[in-house]
Amino acid sequence: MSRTILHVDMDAFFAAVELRRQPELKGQPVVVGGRGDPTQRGVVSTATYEARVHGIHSGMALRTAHRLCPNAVFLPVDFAAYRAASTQVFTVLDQVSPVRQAVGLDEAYLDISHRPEDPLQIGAQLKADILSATGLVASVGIGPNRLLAKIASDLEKPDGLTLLTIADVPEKIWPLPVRTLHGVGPRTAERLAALGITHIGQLAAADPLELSREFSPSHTISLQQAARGEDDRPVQTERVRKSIGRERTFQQDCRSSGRLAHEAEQMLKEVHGRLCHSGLRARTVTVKLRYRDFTTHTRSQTLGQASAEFTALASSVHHCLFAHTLHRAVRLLGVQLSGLEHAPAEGV
DNA sequence: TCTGGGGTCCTAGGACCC
DNA sequence: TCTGGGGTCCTAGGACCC
Repeated sequence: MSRTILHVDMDAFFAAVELRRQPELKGQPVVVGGRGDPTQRGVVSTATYEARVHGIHSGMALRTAHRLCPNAVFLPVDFAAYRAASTQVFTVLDQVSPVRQAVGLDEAYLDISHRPEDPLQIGAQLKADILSATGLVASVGIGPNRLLAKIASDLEKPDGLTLLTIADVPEKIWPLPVRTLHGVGPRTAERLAALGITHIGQLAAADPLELSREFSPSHTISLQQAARGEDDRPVQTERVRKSIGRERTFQQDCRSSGRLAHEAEQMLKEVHGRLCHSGLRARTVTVKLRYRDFTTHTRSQTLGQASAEFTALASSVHHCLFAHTLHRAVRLLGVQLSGLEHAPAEGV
């Protein structure tokens, strides 16, 4: 049973939405992130390609981005606007295939195995339809699985349209750095480099016994499957939410346990609102603290039964918060609810 | 004053039960 | 006196993704 998977990835999505409403910024380096103030704590969400040539990329501190390109235009993140634009894009995607998996606001996988047309034709038409419906540019990758479709969409960004087959893997995928593989982050790349593996071809050719000295058996297998371009994950049309949370980095590290308790309660109020709105209950409460040195600690408490009662959840939040040793300045505070279940229907 | 905020998945040890 | 496994739940932490 062979599949054809199409991966759509909007180019510099947040920045593109900003340029759509402020066309006079076109051609300038634009950085979207945080509150749009490069003197404050915050990171780059998206930068235009004009900003990227200065070395700016997502995840970078706004201050660093500002240092690299002082002339860049810094804009605050406006999720409501990006959500609205995302809805426009997904409306177009829905016409291509009902088997669709959203990844964040600006990416999606579509299973187009059932469509008889030339996949490249479908991709070209989709890009044109997205542009005419939204004014936004997408890159499209097509492959026999999600892994290769995703890599393909990245190969000719921006405005790319690329098809990869399994036969292309040795020539087109093996020369790429291991970081290209979805699931290989900075830490795994570092551990691979320590084994002399920097490129995907080397990972594919590596001795599994050698690899399993550094990685767990299942991790070893999945890494080498990815390196061979193999992936059998289906396009998942619906996913069940596993947790709801809120976290916040203080502009200045917080040293007051009273303030932490107050902030934690405010966060819980918001999270509790979302919990109730979704008709859910939570069984586990987690409080996360990050310190100045970026060490992060979590404390959790699991209730006897799932609850949507604010007072019960709040008492767990307090319990978790004070199980932490509060003697250091806190950089980030987080409150998370997990073990979610649907609240029983009324009258039962 | 490098490093946000929303998540998912995996691992691993200890408790507890059969 | 010595010594099982398997399964599940809870907790903490790590890696990764957009």
